[in-house]
Amino acid sequence: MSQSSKPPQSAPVPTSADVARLAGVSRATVSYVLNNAEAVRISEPTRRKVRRAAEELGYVPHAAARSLRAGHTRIVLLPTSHVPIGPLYSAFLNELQWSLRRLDYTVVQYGSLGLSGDEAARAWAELRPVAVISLGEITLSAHNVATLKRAGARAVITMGPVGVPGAHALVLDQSEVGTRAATHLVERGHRRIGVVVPEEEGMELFSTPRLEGARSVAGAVIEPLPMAYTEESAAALAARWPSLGLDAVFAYNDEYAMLLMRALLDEGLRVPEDVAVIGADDLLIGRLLRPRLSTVQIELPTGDHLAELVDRAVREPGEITRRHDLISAVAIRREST
Amino acid sequence: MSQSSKPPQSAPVPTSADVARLAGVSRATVSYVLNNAEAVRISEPTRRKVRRAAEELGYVPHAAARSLRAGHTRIVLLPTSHVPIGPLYSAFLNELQWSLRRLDYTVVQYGSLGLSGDEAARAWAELRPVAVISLGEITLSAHNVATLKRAGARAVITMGPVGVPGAHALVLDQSEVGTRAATHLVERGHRRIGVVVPEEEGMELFSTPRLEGARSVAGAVIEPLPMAYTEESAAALAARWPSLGLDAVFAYNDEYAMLLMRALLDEGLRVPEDVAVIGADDLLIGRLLRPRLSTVQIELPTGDHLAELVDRAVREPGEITRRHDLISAVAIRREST
DNA sequence: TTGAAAGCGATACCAA
DNA sequence: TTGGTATCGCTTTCAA
Repeated sequence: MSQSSKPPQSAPVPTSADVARLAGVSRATVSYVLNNAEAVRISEPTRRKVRRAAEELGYVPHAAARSLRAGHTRIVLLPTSHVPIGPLYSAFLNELQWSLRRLDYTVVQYGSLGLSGDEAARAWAELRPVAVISLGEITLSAHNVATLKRAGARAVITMGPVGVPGAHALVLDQSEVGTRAATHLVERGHRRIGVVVPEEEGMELFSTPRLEGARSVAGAVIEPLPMAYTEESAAALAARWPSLGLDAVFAYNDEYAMLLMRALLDEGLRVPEDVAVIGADDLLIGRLLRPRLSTVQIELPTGDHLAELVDRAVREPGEITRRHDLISAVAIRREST
Repeated sequence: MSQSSKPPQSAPVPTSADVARLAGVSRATVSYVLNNAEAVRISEPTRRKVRRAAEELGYVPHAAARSLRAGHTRIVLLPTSHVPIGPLYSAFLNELQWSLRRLDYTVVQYGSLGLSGDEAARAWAELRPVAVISLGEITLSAHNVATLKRAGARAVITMGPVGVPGAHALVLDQSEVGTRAATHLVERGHRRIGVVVPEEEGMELFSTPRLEGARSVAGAVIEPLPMAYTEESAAALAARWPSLGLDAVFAYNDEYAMLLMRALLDEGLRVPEDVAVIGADDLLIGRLLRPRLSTVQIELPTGDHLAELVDRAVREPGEITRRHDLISAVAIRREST
């Protein structure tokens, strides 16, 4: 919301004053009618006049003016992710938005591509959101959280492997995913386990804890395997597979798993006899390949749940900095392990 | 941005007046310094004082106040889609956002799930965006476009099979995709062609023109096939396949194509001998199945291109209601046809 | 039941 | 070079 340049209004935007003039009443009355003010009684004829005038002019209130006057907004800011999001996460986001709107919040997704934590926090703070839900798209520092709080944010919710001081943390511990995957593989007799680490930027926030989670499993020897989401990269990795001496792989998620499994099969390796493959996120497409892909299924919190948490944080003055464990992960065996 | 409730500020948010007080100057001077006003010369010591004070208080300007004063915003409103978006579209959106930010616009994605066209247009108009880019998430009427324009939107860009009066139309003609797919199949000797129509809500905007495009191809007999994005639905469709008497299918996109092809193979049918399968969107996963999936590749406009179009529409008073054909589609043969 | 007017925060004109 | 001040659109207290 910067200004600088000078696009002049072609036709002036109708204001409440215009409505008042047309209806032959005062601006106060217009406000009362249009906001269904309970505290004050307006005669039915007047109400109708005002509504008709507003209709006729196509009047729409100015959100900025309103929130300036009110001293606060009902904006919940949701940073947009920069990477394609799967159906799972997408459904969660939809539910969250829907629930928040039901609670009378305005959900604004703010694209923060290419912004640092500092820049992003400032840009967000300018909008004076009442809450910010940062699901890992940007890494927020304690200082950033402070900036947002100082700008009136009553809840700053972060989701990630580690809580940020001052923020309401939802410890969605991705390491649990890695732990489940590695445990599953170890239980099935595998020891030397590769863990795919996406080379794409911006995925460290998920890939690092998943790797660490796998590392934490006793009895497993973990080998990180950088790989990009391209057929070439997968083929290259598959080509040097025999030299790696691994008997299983946790491939970050189902998409990378499918890519790698395809390349391994094309290389003449047998799955799961020569190498067991497990993904994560339980995508539908994982069931379409043969052998069917084993996976780690993640239970996201319901959007409703998170929305209510936000709402509570907004209205309660007392800080609820409790940590909520909202993830549960479970390995599902299909045919690739 | 509604208000109603009453969350009282715990600590008051610092304003430019606070900065002025701390720096021992007037608010005007603060504004000049912080906005690097060219028209006015401020001494270096004063500048430093002001900057230090702003820093110390953690001052962040209030976007609402600023745009109220300015009489316009630099907000570009981008309705959020309600369905999971593929990597293709996701990359396009990222590029668009990035390009718009480079042009100094604030990109706000607005979730409009469950809102009618009228409700959505009103809600958007309250934010007084300078431009709206509706890529088909919500069907806008001419009246809705008028509402937005009256609220100061200088560009309303719609993308869909048909232009909306008053809006800048980007005729991204999805029917071309259907045409290419059916043509490809006909050229390879198929006549009786099924066209998968997703049962999921909100996809009509794409699925209908794709179906119609296929229908327009001479020499093809088209059979619409409703199907949901589940294994069960695909299996049910595959089970009654022999009774349909079809020798090819255009499966809406690669994801539905993969699902259906898997089910057809499991049913004992041979692809492409018994039935040819073609998808659309050229997703990477389409190459992982065997046989490899033929597809229709779509060229989306670059985000940069669209961003510049928006920028031009915003600064030019004259309406550019030219229609821009921004799609090109081409069939790619792999192994499934 | 309705109206007049103050004030939210930032900017830019006009004076000093 | 800096400061005072009117203004943007809206809500709400206080009076009438």
